[in-house]
Amino acid sequence: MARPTSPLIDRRRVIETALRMIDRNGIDGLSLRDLAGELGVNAASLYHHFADKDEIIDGAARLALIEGFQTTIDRDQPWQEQLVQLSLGAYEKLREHPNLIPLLTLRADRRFSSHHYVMRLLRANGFPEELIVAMMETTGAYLIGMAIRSAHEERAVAYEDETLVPPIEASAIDPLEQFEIGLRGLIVAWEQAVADRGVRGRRRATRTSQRAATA
Amino acid sequence: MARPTSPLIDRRRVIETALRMIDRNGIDGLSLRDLAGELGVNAASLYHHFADKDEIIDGAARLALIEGFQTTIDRDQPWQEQLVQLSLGAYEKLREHPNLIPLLTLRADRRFSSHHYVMRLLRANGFPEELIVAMMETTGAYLIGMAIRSAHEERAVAYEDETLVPPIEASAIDPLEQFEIGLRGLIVAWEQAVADRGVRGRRRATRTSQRAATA
DNA sequence: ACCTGAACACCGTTCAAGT
DNA sequence: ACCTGAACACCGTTCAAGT
Repeated sequence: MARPTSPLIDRRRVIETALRMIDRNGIDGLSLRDLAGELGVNAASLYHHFADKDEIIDGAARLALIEGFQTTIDRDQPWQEQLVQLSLGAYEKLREHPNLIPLLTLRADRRFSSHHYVMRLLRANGFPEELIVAMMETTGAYLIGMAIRSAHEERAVAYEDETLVPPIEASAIDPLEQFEIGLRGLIVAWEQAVADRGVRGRRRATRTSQRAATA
Repeated sequence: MARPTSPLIDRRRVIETALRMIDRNGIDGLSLRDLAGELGVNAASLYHHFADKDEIIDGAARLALIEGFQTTIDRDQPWQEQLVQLSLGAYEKLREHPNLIPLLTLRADRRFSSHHYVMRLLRANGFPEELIVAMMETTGAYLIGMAIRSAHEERAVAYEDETLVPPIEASAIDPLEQFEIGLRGLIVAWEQAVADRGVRGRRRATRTSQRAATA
């Protein structure tokens, strides 16, 4: 067989299949020969549609985390509540695709489409420009860290760790509630930092007076 | 050449070399043939000292994150300060070995030797047993998430992301200060949660009264 | 233009053979 | 017991050859 009248390979179908296989076997478990096999096609053929394996994996991540991310938020709510809502949505989405998580540690993230919305939101609410990035970094880091943690728990049975580490006790607290408690703590901390900065800004004369102001 | 009078391969030296190579080229960049080459030995020989590649990588991670983790803490300080101090130390250690970070997302963590100390610390300070795990999960997740984020920044130049993502603005805030602000927010949040739980415990009669109590 | 089979240069790992 | 070279079963990727 050679060139058919209509292409055998559809980018979209490749990516969807790849995502399904990654969800099942993890990223390291995905081989292009397997993927091609599932599609009834030769592995080499994939290179006519994608530059390399990374582009396929990247497509799968986008499909899951961007296209697949729909959270209706109430824009009349205060920004803190909107941020909580968006983060909870993202957290749950990541929990659906735990095998994608290692990607977030390798490539640049800010994958969630809500990233820019949150930036505008903070800006509109008088959050000082210089702290917006710093704050979003911490909430984003918390999100990813918690997603990683959550993925571990679900696989804890498989790993059979050293005896040093006791089996994870049932946390006695709902995972989403746990997530939210910490997240709100972060938000409050940055609101406080903004307030402190305001005070400090007016007294930036000496280093000693700064310390006094924040104490 | 065959069996020498004294072994050619020393576990410790293998692990140290592996760590150095991982720090330089990342985990995926480490091949057993390269490692063996650096040690002046055949790759197959490594299998007389390690079960597989994972055991070597694991050893490197332990060497860096456990043996290499020394933070002097003041045990007279309140537990919150001790936790901040330990976390800052761990955060800096992870920043020294950014290439080890992907490991934390794959294997069980709690690698830092301070883990058990913190548990005892919280317990000794009357932190309710059921919330200790939940709290430490969030601070640990925050630590790892922030370490990942920090590793990204150092490599941001190399990646050359899509134009959508603007170059990371100079954060205008010291990374360690940023880390600490968020961490303290998490701690405060859990202290608050403990307090709330106390109230709720005494009024667990109806769901509606619970909502009222926490509001 | 699109797909194929074969090949290339790598892996981690195994194993019979050497001393 | 410890080390070796060769081999095995995999990779991702390239490429001439087919239509």
